[in-house]
Amino acid sequence: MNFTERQEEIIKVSINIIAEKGIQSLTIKNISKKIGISEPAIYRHFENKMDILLAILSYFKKSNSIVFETPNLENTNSIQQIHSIFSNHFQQFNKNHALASIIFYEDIFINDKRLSKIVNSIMQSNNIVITNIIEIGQKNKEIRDDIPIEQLTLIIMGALRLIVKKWKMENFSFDLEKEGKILWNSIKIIISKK
Amino acid sequence: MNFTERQEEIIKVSINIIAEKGIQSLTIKNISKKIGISEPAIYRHFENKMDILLAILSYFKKSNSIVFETPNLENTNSIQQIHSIFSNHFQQFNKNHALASIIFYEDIFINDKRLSKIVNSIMQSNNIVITNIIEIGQKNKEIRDDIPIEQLTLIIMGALRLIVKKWKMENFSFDLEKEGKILWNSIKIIISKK
Amino acid sequence: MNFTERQEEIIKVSINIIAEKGIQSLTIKNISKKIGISEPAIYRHFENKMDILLAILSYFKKSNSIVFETPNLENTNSIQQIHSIFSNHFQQFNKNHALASIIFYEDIFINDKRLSKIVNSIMQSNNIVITNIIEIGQKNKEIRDDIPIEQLTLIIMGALRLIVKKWKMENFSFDLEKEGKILWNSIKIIISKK
Amino acid sequence: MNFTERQEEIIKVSINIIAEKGIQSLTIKNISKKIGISEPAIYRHFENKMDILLAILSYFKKSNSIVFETPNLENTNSIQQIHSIFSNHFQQFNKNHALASIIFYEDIFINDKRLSKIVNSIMQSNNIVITNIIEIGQKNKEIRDDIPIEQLTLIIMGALRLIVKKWKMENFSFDLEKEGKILWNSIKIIISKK
DNA sequence: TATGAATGAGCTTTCATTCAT
DNA sequence: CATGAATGAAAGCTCATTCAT
Repeated sequence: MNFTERQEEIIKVSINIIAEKGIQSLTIKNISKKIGISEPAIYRHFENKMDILLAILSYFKKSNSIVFETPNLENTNSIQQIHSIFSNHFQQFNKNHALASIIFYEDIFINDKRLSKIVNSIMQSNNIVITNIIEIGQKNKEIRDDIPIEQLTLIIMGALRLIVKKWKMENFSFDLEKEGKILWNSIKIIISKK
Repeated sequence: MNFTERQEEIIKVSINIIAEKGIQSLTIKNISKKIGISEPAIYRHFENKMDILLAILSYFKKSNSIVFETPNLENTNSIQQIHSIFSNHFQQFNKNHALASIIFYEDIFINDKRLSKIVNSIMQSNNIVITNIIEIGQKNKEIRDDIPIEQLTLIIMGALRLIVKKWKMENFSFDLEKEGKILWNSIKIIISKK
Repeated sequence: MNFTERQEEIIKVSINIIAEKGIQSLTIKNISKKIGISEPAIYRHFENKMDILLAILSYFKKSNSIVFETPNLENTNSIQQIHSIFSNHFQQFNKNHALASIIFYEDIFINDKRLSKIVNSIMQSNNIVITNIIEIGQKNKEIRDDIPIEQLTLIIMGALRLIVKKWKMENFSFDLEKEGKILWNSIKIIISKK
Repeated sequence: MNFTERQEEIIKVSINIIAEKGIQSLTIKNISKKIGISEPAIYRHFENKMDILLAILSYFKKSNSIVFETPNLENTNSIQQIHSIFSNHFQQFNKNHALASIIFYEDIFINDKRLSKIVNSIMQSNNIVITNIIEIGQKNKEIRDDIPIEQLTLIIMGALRLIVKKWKMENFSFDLEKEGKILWNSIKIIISKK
């Protein structure tokens, strides 16, 4: 899980390629061209293409855990915790547009069972984090309890994902953190207990 | 826009391939193998692969308009109209799992500008439909107006998209129409004016 | 087991390449170059390189059975039968130098278990044919019985193989059928019962 | 001709690789992996791959001369001399299975003229040794003279080679020295003058 | 309307080899 | 004496597409 500098470079370049042109463009040639080395040179750093894809997923996992497992989660209330997840996402994506472009496009990895399994597990663990926060929030009377936990999770994550997708489709032309704040305010109103 | 029988077969088979194995597996060979004809035979029905992709998008457009432009929209109130869009979606997807698998995966068409333009336009027009309904709903005091139209649209569409994605990732193992109804009830509570 | 014209052409060209330059030179490029078609064209006729190698072996098997299972075997005595195997070999090889060059070089196929298994089975079945003839010959008092069957088989086949190898190493410069006859006369003297 | 320890290691490992998986598997990578050093390290000891192959052949030459030029040859009679060549072979091969596997597979070196020339010369010089012994043996009335020298040589060497090949193809599962003795007894009976 | 045969371009990967360290 | 990083060339194979039939 600890990558060398070159390996990280390959991972980042690969994510960029997928973000810009789709996985169909993720070829060893394109990766090596973008880095400025020869194709065989890639194989000094990854045994094969599958290993590059696995490395991308492990990179996702890491960047995902940064967002979902922020250290201050325990000290705050549920609403604040979800807020923190929201704004962490937007901060991360603002720093790394390519990541934003593909992190929710799990279907990129559909053509291999090994890959899609990892993708599924990431998605599920995220779900559990949000679900747990909401559950506590409902018990603490912070979050409305007339709507089931699962539905609230779906609504929150669905909106988060869709705004990121729009941002990408509009070529990152709006300020994600600003628009994200507006979205959060709406979500907060909706989920808060009156 | 009017496809022959063979053309429709090719489109459907193509959607199935993408749904099951990703676009990387959408090759002329795979299409022809699944249909049971030779590769050159495909070229009797579509000039080239791009035309197949365009046909898939036009198929999306059609199936999309069925969902978004149901004739009875005008006679009902805003909440009912959105409900109708919801349940139409789920009905359509239940009939056609492959369609459900890829219709929201706009990134499939990212590697070509012509394709991604069409995808964008479909997405935008859907947005406008929902936005218009909500606007009227707010004016009619059916839909809460403490939350901006755009945010409500985002929340509704985000939840709809995410439940379909989950359904697919869980191999269509739950009853989408039933779960969709539960989701809708939650959405209705959230967006309705008190 | 029934090959098309092109398939047979590929098999023969492949045998030639191996005979002239060794298996290391048996590349799809070399095959296609020698035939005068493009590399991908080869794949219309054989799924992959392994299938070409398997086809070569099946060609060996056929040409082997011509030699070992000549129809007139049953009507003659043991010495005549072995003679017939000898001269059939030399006739075949004279017609097809490339075949002579590689048919006894079982090690060509060493790097794959599937291939080496077939090679082994061919070799064993040949052994059995000779062994059976000798056994009958000993019973009929045609062939000397002071030397065990297995040793006689070894001596006969070893000499046959070695003369073919020499012929090849000397670039087919001597008359195999003539030299073969001389060898046979010596073998006959050696194995015949006094 | 005098190799360093590392060079000898490379030669032996190379012979092992060829014996086990064929020349196609004799790559610098495989050699270095089996020794446990890096690929460039090989080039510290041999200028290039060809030099490794030449070294293998010179190793063959040496092990060949041990067998064919045993010091005691001159003191004994012809039959004993051939016997000595026989049993020396089997002893050597019993010590070194890999050597047994490839020493008679001259075709390994077919793809390069320089190599195949050396192979030819080794083979020829062996032939001459046997031929000379037989010639003397015939003059001394030890060896039968109703069969030409060349044919006797062919029969002796052919049997020797074939039993080694069989031993290898049966995964060294029988006792070569024991079976070799049986074969020798038969050969002795056959070639001895009555 | 369909196919068998073919192809140029491109894919992932491996090869022998080099070079700076 | 050894290695990590690199490379041009070539391996086996697949791609979309064409063409004669």
